[in-house]
Amino acid sequence: MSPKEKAIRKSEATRARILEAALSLFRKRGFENATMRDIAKEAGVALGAAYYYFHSKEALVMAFYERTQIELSPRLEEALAKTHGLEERLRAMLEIKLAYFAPNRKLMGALSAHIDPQHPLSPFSEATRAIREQDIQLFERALQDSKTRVPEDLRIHLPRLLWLYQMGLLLFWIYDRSPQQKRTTLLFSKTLSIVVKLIQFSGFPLLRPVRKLVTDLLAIIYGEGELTVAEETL
Amino acid sequence: MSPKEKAIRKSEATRARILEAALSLFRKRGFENATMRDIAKEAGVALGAAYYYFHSKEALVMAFYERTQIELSPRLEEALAKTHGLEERLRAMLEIKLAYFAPNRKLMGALSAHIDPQHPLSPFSEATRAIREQDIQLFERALQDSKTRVPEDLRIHLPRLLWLYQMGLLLFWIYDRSPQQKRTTLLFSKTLSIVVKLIQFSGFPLLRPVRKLVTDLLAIIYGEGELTVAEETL
DNA sequence: GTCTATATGGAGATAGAC
DNA sequence: GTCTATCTCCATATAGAC
Repeated sequence: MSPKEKAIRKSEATRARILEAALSLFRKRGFENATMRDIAKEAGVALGAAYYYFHSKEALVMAFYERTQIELSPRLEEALAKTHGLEERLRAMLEIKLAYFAPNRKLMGALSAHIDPQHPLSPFSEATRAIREQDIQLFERALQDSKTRVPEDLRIHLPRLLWLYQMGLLLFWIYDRSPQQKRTTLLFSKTLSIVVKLIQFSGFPLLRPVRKLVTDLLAIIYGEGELTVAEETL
Repeated sequence: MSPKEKAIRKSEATRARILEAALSLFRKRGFENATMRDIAKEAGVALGAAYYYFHSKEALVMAFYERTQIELSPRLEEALAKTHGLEERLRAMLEIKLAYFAPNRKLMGALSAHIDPQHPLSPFSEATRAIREQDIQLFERALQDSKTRVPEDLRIHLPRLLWLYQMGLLLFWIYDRSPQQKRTTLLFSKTLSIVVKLIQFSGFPLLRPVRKLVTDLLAIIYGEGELTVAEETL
């Protein structure tokens, strides 16, 4: 190993140590109450060193997001490979995520404070777009290979809708103070079967107006750029 | 006027001036970026004086909440007296609120960061309970005198549901970057008629399972204290 | 009771030596 | 790449004048 490679190794180890210390403290005290000083001390480096690796406290959170994505991806892929029905798949996906996030629930509480799509740390922000899109794609795959038939007009939006459903559940879970977050489990089991049934029945001609409503609402909520004339005069 | 009364008058004026300055700065820069120093300076008092009247920065926000309630109440009462149909009433109520909050949209953006029901400033917190309950009561009144028939099992929950619907719309409005928040207007007009229709049809025997579902979900979400055995083994 | 002036302690961040 | 020393800014506290 060249000296240069050795240096890279060392710096990566330091970086990892700092991130680890930060996450440990975030978990224990939440984001706001963990100071950069504490983090540096916990990692055994000087304050300046922590800032050398992570330009800001927020950067630590972004690193956490990215690591989450990297660690979760293979587990979710595996779950998709092993399961087939839509309901079974969605359940597996959410169970994996909840299990993974469980030790970080306190941290996520601090993060979910950022609902504002303008805020970089928000799950709806531009900065987290890549992560979000990748996550939505997993829902698309969950739909694709499952035998569930979905009408064209709804299919485009469904992955995003399922992602929103997931985010709602996660938000509820974060603030669920019942023992072992039992309430979330209940809410999930009660809603999941309904969500799946709704999707399965969505092709029925009778439900066409409902589909129309959903796609209209999504156009209003997500529609980017200008509003159409028709919408403006509504 | 006795000297004592005069003193009270003066202190109230100072208090009002500080609150006014705070709100003005909150509006301009948002909650986080307005400092107590700025507020004191804007009000023409020393920093200590600001803390004499408001024990903390948060106390200023609570005062804003309370003032909002006091100023909005009569306008909402008046709207209820003038209108009759449920749809008409809900529209009037929300229009009044949106118009009232419009100048404070930026401030509300900073505040809506507090979703955590444990956080005092959260609209779901214990500290804001009185305000929230009063607001929910207005929805109850909107339902009561309107001729809309609502089945027993749903009636208990409906005011709270409508309040949640309102909060959802407000949250969307806060982050709605379309010109004049046109998207919110659209979303409101599109959803309101559906909400009202759903309520009107809720008595149909066919919709009984849907009602059951809604009340079950609310029990999970709002249920306080222990979960029942039935729920735990579900 | 009302208010000014000043102090405290801690935060995020950075410059520049090593 | 890493550290020490230091900066700036803030919410909040307090002592004591009026």
